[in-house]
Amino acid sequence: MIDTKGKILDTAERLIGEYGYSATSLRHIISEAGVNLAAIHYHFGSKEELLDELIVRKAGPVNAERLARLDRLEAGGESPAPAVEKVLEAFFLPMAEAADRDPGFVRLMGRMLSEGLMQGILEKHFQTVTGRYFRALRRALPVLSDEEFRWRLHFMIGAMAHTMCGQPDVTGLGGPSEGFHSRIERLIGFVAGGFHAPVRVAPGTEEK
Amino acid sequence: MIDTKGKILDTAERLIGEYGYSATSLRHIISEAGVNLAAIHYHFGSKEELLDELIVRKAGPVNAERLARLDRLEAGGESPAPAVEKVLEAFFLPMAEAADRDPGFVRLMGRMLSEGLMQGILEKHFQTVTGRYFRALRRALPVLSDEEFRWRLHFMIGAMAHTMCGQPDVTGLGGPSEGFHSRIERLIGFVAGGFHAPVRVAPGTEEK
DNA sequence: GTCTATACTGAGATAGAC
DNA sequence: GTCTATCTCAGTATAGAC
Repeated sequence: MIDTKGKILDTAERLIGEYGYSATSLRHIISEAGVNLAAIHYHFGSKEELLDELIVRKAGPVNAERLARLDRLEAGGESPAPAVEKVLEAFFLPMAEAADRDPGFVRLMGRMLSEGLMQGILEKHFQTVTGRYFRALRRALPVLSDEEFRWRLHFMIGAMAHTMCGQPDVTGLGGPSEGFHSRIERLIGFVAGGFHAPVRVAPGTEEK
Repeated sequence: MIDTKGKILDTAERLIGEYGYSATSLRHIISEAGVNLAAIHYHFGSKEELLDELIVRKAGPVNAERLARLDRLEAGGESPAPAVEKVLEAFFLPMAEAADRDPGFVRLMGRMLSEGLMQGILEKHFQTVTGRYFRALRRALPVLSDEEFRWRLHFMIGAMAHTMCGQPDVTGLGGPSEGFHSRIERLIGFVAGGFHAPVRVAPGTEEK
């Protein structure tokens, strides 16, 4: 057909978003897309590289928007540094907006994160963004030690990843699911509170 | 040999802790344990049920300690309710203590969480513990709406899962890894700050 | 350059002999 | 309880048709 590569990408995006990466076999993708098995390896090289292209396609615009917002924030030239909340908004809101435009976005990214398949891909495509935001947040929180700050960033990423993965069904209460946007607003509030929390571990008490 | 089942469990625990669940094949386990492939299916039924038994063996004592601590906390009969920080300590510290006693604990549980394989197992074996802690935290935070509270619990679980998975290497700075105990102390502080944070979303503004 | 047909290796699972 | 043989399905590699 005309665009084999495009059909593979679209079908893979839909199926992986629905069933997850591991549960979606290449043979399932090709049968729905109406292409040959080897075409995947011709165009992408491997299943993992196909995933990589999907992620880039989805996350690329979001990361661009994140950098643009941080540019504007830092161009303000505020004397101390942009406040934690402002930096968090610039980081998280582009994700929420992408989710509003494209309902498949959260499904796919959440699947990836929940299956723990993004370690390598994250480092490859997100390090520019995370590096700049890391430094911006660091400047907003000069009182924290390096070690404490790094861990709080780690906690934030964990909360974010889990939030993209699914509903909070731990309790079995269920309830109606709300929009992704307000979910992100809640996350920003929670994370900001975490960053501003008093430190429990005295600098000298650290082990190792 | 004498205890085929035990040898399978020990070997699987070691290999999965080292390489992860997906990357550890049953054939790898049997070759190291010196047993037959079919023995795994005879004793456990499937690879997933083998994992289930490993989790129970590791997490069972931790969950028992969690319930005991919550009992003591609630037996205090404090008029309002145990403070958020106290409840969080009762929940998280048994995990830290288990990690100190058994270095393999965090490795295995972290692997499980990072590979997203614990959804079903979590619900099966953790729901008693999480249910009771859910209610204890809810009593300590009466000002939050149901929806807001549920999401903050969700964020906490995400931060916890990510914390057990590994080091905060997002920044590429590395640095010496510290003990698990102080890592948990940092997590408690962060999460407590998150729970106490002011709510960003006005109750009427929620979507859907 | 693109795509098809087919074969290879390794995974988890299972039936049946001992 | 244990072991052999075998099944199905996965991702991958390659030879060759257009």
